[in-house]
Amino acid sequence: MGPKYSSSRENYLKAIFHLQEVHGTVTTNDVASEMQTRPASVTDMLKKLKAQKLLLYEKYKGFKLNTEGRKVALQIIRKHRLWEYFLVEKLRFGWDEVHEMAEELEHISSKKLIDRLDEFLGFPKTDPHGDPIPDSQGRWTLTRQVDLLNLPVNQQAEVSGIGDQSAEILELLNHKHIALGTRLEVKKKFAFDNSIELKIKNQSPVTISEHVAKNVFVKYDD
Amino acid sequence: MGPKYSSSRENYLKAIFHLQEVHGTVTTNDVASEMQTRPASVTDMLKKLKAQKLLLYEKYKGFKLNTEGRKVALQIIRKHRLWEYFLVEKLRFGWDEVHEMAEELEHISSKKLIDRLDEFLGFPKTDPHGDPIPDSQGRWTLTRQVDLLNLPVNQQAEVSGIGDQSAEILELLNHKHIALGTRLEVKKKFAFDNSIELKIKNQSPVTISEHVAKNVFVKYDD
DNA sequence: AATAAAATTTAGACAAATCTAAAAAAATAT
DNA sequence: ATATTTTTTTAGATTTGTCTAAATTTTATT
Ligand SMILES: [Mn+2]
Ligand SMILES: [Mn+2]
Ligand SMILES: [Mn+2]
Ligand SMILES: [Mn+2]
Repeated sequence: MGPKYSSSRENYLKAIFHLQEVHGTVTTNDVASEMQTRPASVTDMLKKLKAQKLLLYEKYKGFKLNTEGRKVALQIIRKHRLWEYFLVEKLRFGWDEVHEMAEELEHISSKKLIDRLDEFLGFPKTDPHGDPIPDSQGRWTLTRQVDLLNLPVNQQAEVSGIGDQSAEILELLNHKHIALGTRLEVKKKFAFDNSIELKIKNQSPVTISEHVAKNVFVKYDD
Repeated sequence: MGPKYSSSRENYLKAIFHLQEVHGTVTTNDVASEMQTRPASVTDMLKKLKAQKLLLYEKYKGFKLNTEGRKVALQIIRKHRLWEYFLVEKLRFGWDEVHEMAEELEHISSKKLIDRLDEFLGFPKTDPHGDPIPDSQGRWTLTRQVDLLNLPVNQQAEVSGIGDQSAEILELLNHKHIALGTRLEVKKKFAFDNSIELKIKNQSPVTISEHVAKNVFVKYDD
């Protein structure tokens, strides 16, 4: 048994899925620029995806995935993110160098393989970029993990991980009463040095440097 | 950067490599039957591989890979076998269920990825079927494998690979306590039906048919 | 050596995915 | 409401990999 859909079709499904998350409906030009291809090529593919009953599409109106299309897209996203997690956590790649490799690995067809990989990795909830990983049934927890530099101001969040595990950073965090599970929010970001002012309930505000902020990961529901 | 060669070209290179290991040169029909395709398709591909300077080929004479072609083929074989090792050792698949998945994974292009995987796996020397894994430079340990029909009588040897990987032969070998790594020697060869009597240390002698003997490969120092 | 059989290649077709250039439709500006 | 611009689709080509059927070359047999 080969793959059900070609890599190309899978890439289109994924791109359309991401675009329709933002606006409800998607346009030909959106997809063309997202995928670095030509509008005419997108139209060609739209017809094929519609014929395969993955897409709601009427020409000149916009389009979006139907239930089946979303289901397929979510499985590809699941594969992409699990492979990224594998590359970072097991093969020690940097989070900034795994995307291209995952772009290929996401097209490996075996569902059993990806479920075993998920298990091997300990069922991670988010990929190395903090994006949620859908589970085997295509459901996902709407919790995003980001470092403190990328946490929106005034967004309540919970500390879920520390990047650098050195004694030095742990001493510093301990002193500022920041630990796993601590609930906090960012009150201010200073452009001058990218330092950040935090508020923890029942405490006076504390300031941390960019270097520290980059190493504190938090999760929040959106 | 995408892959240098298409999956299809890579599959041809691999098939030609394996076939030329046996006879020095390869024929169109050999490749067609090995790859379950048509002789005409093979000829089409031969022209492309020749144009890409991976193949020594003159029409109606046979053909074989040149140095560059062998180099590329070895890298694909390396990937195939490392992924098989990963699937068995890390994801706990059976050795009889990994081939199809590796057939896809071998086309993932990143060399850095496969070298990191190699390291992660502890630089294994053989895949789950006992076949050698070429190293990063495409070298492999030259363990000359012979099948049991060709193992000299009274020569101690170690089981290093199984040719046919059907569930049926594996069941039979399992019952006779023959597995990868088993040390054994041939005590007698019967000319009547080419059956063979084997001795495994601390066990009573066992007899296997010609058909089985042809599919059990061993290595030995001479 | 001539003929038959087998292997290999060529010719011509097709599907998938892409492109350019032109046409058609929709959106925007006057 | 018209005219202009932008977006989208169509028409026709190209590349890659595959196929069937026919032609050609090689090999084996009489
Ligand atoms: Mn992809
Ligand atoms: Mn990611
Ligand atoms: Mn393959
Ligand atoms: Mn193998």
